[in-house]
Amino acid sequence: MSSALPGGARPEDLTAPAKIRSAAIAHLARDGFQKANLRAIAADAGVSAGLIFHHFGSKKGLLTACDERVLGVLTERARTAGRASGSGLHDLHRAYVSDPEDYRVHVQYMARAIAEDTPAAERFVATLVEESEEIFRAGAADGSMRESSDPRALAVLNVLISQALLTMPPPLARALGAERLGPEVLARMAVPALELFTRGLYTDDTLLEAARDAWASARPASSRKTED
Amino acid sequence: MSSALPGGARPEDLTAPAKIRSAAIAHLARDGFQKANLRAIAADAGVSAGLIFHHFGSKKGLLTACDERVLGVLTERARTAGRASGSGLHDLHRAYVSDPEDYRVHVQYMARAIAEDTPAAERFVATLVEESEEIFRAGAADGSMRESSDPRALAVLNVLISQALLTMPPPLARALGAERLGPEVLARMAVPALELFTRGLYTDDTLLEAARDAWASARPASSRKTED
DNA sequence: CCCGCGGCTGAACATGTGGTTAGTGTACTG
DNA sequence: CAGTACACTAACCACATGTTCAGCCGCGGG
Repeated sequence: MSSALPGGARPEDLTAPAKIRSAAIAHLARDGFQKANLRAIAADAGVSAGLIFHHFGSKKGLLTACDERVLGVLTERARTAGRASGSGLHDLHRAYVSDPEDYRVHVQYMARAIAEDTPAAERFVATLVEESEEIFRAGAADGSMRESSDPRALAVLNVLISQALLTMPPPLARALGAERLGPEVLARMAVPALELFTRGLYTDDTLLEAARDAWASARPASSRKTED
Repeated sequence: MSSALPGGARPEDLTAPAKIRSAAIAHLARDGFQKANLRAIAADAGVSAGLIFHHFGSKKGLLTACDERVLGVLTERARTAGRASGSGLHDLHRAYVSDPEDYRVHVQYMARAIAEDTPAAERFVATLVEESEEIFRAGAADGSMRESSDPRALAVLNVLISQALLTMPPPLARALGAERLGPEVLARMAVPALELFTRGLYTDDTLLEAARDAWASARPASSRKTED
């Protein structure tokens, strides 16, 4: 519940805007922007609904404040413990499993923001894709990863997969016998995911070649650059 | 052209319930269940809002009817042109790119249903996961795919990735220079995806081993505390 | 020609939600 | 101590949306 409390502060110690923002981030992460209910957020924060407007002006204003907050926390976290370990995928997993509730909420929030095309979504994906692409280029350079014909698209794919895994909808989690997504499900899913990422799945190139042909012929002539 | 019209019928020829259902499927695929607006659906179908209740009883009833319809169409389509080609991933891609608008709407609908945990979502994922797992087992048996340590989890991963690709949110599509998801974006994404699926990405096993250890130590019995 | 019946409409109703505002208490300031 | 400023609340409003309902319209049967 308490998201991103600085120091050892408990919710009662925070200022009202901070309490509202924390509660709002939790609600937005769980329900998305449109379904989120301002009165429920206010109740969770222990204040009245009117106070939200007193401090944030509107629901949109609150959303923007939360966007800013989550973006800041996430990029901060990425900067400190960030790219030391290698892949963004693996990174996200480990952080998700090991970190406190906090991180889960923020990642969920980010996924919601991207799914609903929030103003901050652009910056979220820009950061994520940029960082992924950088990692892939570096990995290819130092030999720890295979060269990709389209690092940018690979980066987008990586972000997509990471996000999908971290926000796995309950029906899919139930297909694994769990009630919903949790550390256990994620740990289990990480195995085939990493198997895929280290050994691949197909033993021949036919599908890959088909995809390359499809892309080559589907691509408009204007955007042609150096081919793979 | 429009969604699931039998024969060459145009919308004006359909019965009112069918028109409503078609319009509803389109709206539900685009907006999800909770955001979908009955008056807008009615307007699109060229009828009054009241008629929806006359025929379907409630919004939920309409949802159920749409679920049934989409499930039927999708399984039908899967049965006819289904598993002949190989991978569910590749399959979905090709169908998406080649098929008329129709298919896109139905896939989007399914993704929405799963994301929102609709009653029909269970059956959707059951079908998809079952089919994927079957394909992977068969592929491993005939040597066209590598053996997986957890075919079930791999199947779930495959469904997850396919769904994520087919419902890529606009911000991620924009990271590739496109306005939103379309055949071109999908064709481009298919290349690194298939590269990943045939060659893998990492050149060593360290991350894979780490994931295996994590999973092995994270699954003692059934319900264990999430912290370790 | 009238009757009735079922598809269908349009307006009304109920509820929930974003947004506003008047007023209250409180803490700081002169 | 008086006053002011500000955080805060409760009641209220406007509006969207699911839902209901009384009735209209067109058509087939007496």
